[in-house]
Parts: sequence; structure tokens; C-alpha cells
Amino acid sequence: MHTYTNAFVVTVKESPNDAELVSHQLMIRAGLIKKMAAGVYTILPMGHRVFQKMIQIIRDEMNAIGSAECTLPVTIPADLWKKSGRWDKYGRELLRFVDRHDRPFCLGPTHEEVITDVVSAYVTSYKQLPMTLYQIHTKFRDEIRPRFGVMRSREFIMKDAYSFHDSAESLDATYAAMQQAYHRIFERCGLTVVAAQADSGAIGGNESVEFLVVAACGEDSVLVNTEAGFVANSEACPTLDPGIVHHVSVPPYAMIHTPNCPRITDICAYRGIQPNVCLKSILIMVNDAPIMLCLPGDRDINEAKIQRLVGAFRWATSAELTHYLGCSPGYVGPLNTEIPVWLDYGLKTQPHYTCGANQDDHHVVNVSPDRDIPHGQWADLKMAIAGDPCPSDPSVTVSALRGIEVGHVFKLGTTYSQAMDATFTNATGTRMPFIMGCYGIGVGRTVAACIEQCHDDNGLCWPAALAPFHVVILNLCPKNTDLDPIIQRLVAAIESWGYDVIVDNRPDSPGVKFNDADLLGFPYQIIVGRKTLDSGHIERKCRKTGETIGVSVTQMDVLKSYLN
RNA sequence: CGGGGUGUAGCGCAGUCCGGUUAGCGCACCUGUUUUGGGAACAGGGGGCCGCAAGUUCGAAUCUUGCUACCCCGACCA
Repeated sequence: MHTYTNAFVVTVKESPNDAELVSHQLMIRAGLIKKMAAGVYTILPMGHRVFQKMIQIIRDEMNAIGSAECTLPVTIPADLWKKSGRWDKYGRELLRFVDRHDRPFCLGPTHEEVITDVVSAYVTSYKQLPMTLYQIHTKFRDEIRPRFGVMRSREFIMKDAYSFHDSAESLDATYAAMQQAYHRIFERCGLTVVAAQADSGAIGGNESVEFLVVAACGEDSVLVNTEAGFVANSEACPTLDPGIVHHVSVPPYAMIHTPNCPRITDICAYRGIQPNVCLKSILIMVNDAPIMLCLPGDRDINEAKIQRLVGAFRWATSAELTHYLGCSPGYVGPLNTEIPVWLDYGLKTQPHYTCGANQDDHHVVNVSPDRDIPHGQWADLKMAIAGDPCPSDPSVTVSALRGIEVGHVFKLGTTYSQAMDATFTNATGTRMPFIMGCYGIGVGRTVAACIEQCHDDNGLCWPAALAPFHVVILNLCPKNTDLDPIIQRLVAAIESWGYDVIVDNRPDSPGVKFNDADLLGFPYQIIVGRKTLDSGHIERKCRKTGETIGVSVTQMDVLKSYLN
């Protein structure tokens, strides 16, 4: 029999003041997790049960689409990561260390290299494809700033699946099946998710969809237009060419003196103009050669778009700025320079702009991009924001939502298989690299997102699918042994109906038990106490609605219909 | 990595400015009695390297310096 004593129920009244999110506070107060270091958590028994239920749902759905579970090592030799090229590219999120023989290793933040290595050792023919492997295991990413409990931790549990194919069509089929499975998984957890077009980021590849739980505390921003059926991560959302041609005549551009105006806000204040009529110029370095990016003064660069356009890049240093343009930061402009220039489509909106003059304390006014920057190439450079025209229907605009990224699917293509020389023989007898997909779900983050959606002032309020126990029996008079047989019969009956049940057997006062039961959020409470002895009735209370129903101990079977 | 803040009992905090009995409070914990349908009452009790180290001083939780951990904000957009 599960009791509060043996199940390690460790609730606390006050949560540490470093917990900001409701989900983080409640997970600590209910004794689900305990912090060990920044972004590193112990999952306590109550939390473990919730995680296991989540994991079992994921496992069911992964198995249902024919993928096979395995467990990949957390400790990965550097050589494998050097093969894919990521040992040098991944940066400091990758926790590296050496063993006693000074051999370099890393803790796996993701497992494309490992799985590619494993599969290429065994799969040599197209006849063995397609195939999908997955694991549900611990990952480590040395986040710049872990926060929000298990929502953004450094060590975390993730379901990651990898599929291998001999054709793009085959990948498409698995990619679609996986998304269907994701929708079923999140639905079974009681979560409402949106699927958004996303940027594939550090993983690489060419197409990806992100699954987000809409929540104010979400760290991701998505842009949506429901009528147009459009949902995209703001990082991945295109901005459109407005196609405006101006017919007003703009006077020739002219340099003006603008002392101490290095920032857009300075020049706006000095000239009495708005940021959207300023042209912001940014110098980047690609393979140590300068490239200039120009965009409207009120908009921000989208680094992912730049990377797609020019490849890997870095921001120019002040010294490089001075070397190539002869001015300090703040006075950069696209005129009179041999440096290649990219112009954001947004610069077609106004007939003319004010921009830096490549000379300290000077700007240029009346700059008409088409006329004055003929060497500039037009492109989409900026971050999309709410109010921009919707990419799938420019007659409407997009609005912004915050979301928690709980799942992500990617089409990797041959990025890893080519780098690692992982090949098979196809039907015509030629060797070709595997076409791959990869698919992740953050287990802890999904649990936390679920709590963000399911709680009230009294505590957690689990959906039946994730509750650590479906039913709690509150024994209000634990010293009265007359109640013991009733409780034993109840436990046996409830378990025979297929529900898990825990008994609060502590010698505390009733108020403590009611409050803890509410805090822990079991879907149903069964209350047994003096009233039971007096009247022969037990009570069943629904956590979510507060609805209470009395049931005679002589007719326990009717309880079954009140527990779902 | 830059800026700010905090480390005192298991948890939440006071005390630090202005050095001076035995370092306090609430919750939790232990013993006993009475309680027991929404965080019980009384009585008694235990628990501290005051983050670590060095320094100043007759004397340091308190002052100085260094280190460390944790939290918050920001992070190449000129």
C-alpha cells in the first residue's frame, strides 16, 4: 500500500524565494523536485511518478509509429563530435572534460553523432530503411543562464528520436507521422499546443516545426494569424517585400553635422525625426571580409536570416570599423564604400532616409536607397514583429504570442551522414548518405508547462494522465483502528479498477491533510473519518471542481463511476 | 561574459550601517498531555564553523581584502 510515509511526500509551506514561475514554486512546494546546483535538479519520488507517466505516454506513441527505443551514452568521445565538425562549432554549451588518460569527452547535449555512428555500423542496405530509433534520457547543456526550475535547466530529460531514410519522400512520411504522434502525446497530457514553423538553429538542417504551449511565461515568441492559418516562430518568420515604388522627387543627399549622435535615439532627438526614417547600418565579417547590412532604424537584425544569407559571420570590431570605414561606431553608412551592402526590404517603405556618413559626428540626409545605393542587394534581414503583413496572406497582419517550446521536429537531410560518412547502398547499387530527421520532446519542460496550465490558488491540479496518484485517501482519524479495514477494502477496490491510490496515514490534523491533498493535486480525494464511523459513509471530492459525493461503505462499487 | 543583489538552524527571515553578555524570531523537528472534518493548544526540549579564507582589533555575524555559491537584469544589433 502506498502511504504518505513510504512514498516520500515532502511538502513545504514556503517556497524558496528564487522560484519565480508558478510551476517552479509548486514543484518545490509539492516536493516534486529539489535543486542541487544551478540548473541541476533531483527528481523526488512524487515528481518521478509524474515524469514516468509523461514518459510512458511518449513511449506509447513512439512505439505506435514504429520507432524502437534504445539508450545512448551520455558520455561521448570528442572524436565523434570532431567528425561532424560540431566539436569546434558548438561553443561553451558543450560541457567538455578529459578522462584519467587525458582523452577528451563531452556530455551529450543532443545525439545526432552517436546515433549516426551506431546506425551506420549496422545498416548497409536500403532494404533496412526507413527506420527510427529513440531514447528518453538525460542530456546536459551548459546554459548561459538556467532558470525557471526544470523549464530551462542544464541537466534535463529529453525524448530524442532519429529517423533514417533512402529518399526525401520517405523522410516526409516519417516527419508527418512524428508530428501526428506529437499532437496525440500533448493531447493526452491535456495540453493545448500550436505547431509553428521554426528555425533549425544549431542542429542544422532545412525544415523544422516547433510545438509550443501558449503561456505568458514562455520564452519563445511566435507570430500568428489564425484566419490565414499561419504560425511561425518570430525567428523563422519572413518579412515581405512591400513592393512600394516612390514617385516623389527626393533632393540630392547631403551631409550634415550631428555631434554626439552615435545612436538611433540620439539622431532622432537631435533632428526631431522618428526611428523608421533612419537607416541603421551594421558591419559584419564573413571569412574576415566585411559586409554591410542596412535596415530600418526601428527594426532589429534576425541573425538566423543573416546566417542563411551569408553563412557563418561575426560582428565587426570597433577597430575593423575604423579600418574599413574610417569612423567610430554610430556613424556607419552605406554610401561611398566598396563594401558589399545588403538592404532590408523594409527600406522601401519610406522615400528617403537618414544614415551614418562614415565620418564621426556626421550623418547623411535624403538618402533614397534605390537611387543612392545602387550596389545594394535587397533581402529579408530583420526580425518579424507583431503588426507585420502575414507571409501567407499579406492583406492581414500577424500578432504575437508567447510560448513554451515543448517539442521540435527537424528534417536534417544529409548534414550529419555526409560529415560522418554514414552511407548505405541503394537499389541501383550506389552508396549514398542517409537522409535523416530528428525529433525532440523536453520531458521536464512539458510537465512544467502542464502545471502552468493546470493549477489554482490551492496548488497543483493534475490531468488524470499525469497525476502521481489518481486517488488519495485521507484518513482523518489514523489512531482509530476501526477505520483500517475500510481503508484496506477501499485500496483493494480502487486498485482493482486500475487506478493508483495513496493513503495519507499521518497523525496530523485534518486541515493539514486537506491542504496537502489540494497542493499535491490528486484528481480525487476520498475522505474517511469519524463521519464514516457515525454514518457509514465516505466522501469523494473532485480536486478540479470541488464537487463532493457521499458513498456508503456497504456499496463501495458505486465509487468506481465517480473516479473518472 | 558585463552590471546588480544575496549567503545567519531543514525552510522563510531579523540582527550587519554604529564591533562588546550565552546570535534571535516564525515554521518544521523531538518528548508529554489534551485535541482531531480545512494548516490545533499548552508545557518542556534539541539543533548554528553566521558561505570560505586571510587581515584589523583586547574582542568580528558585524569592519577590510580575496575567493566561492546562488538569484535577478543584460549580452555584440554601433
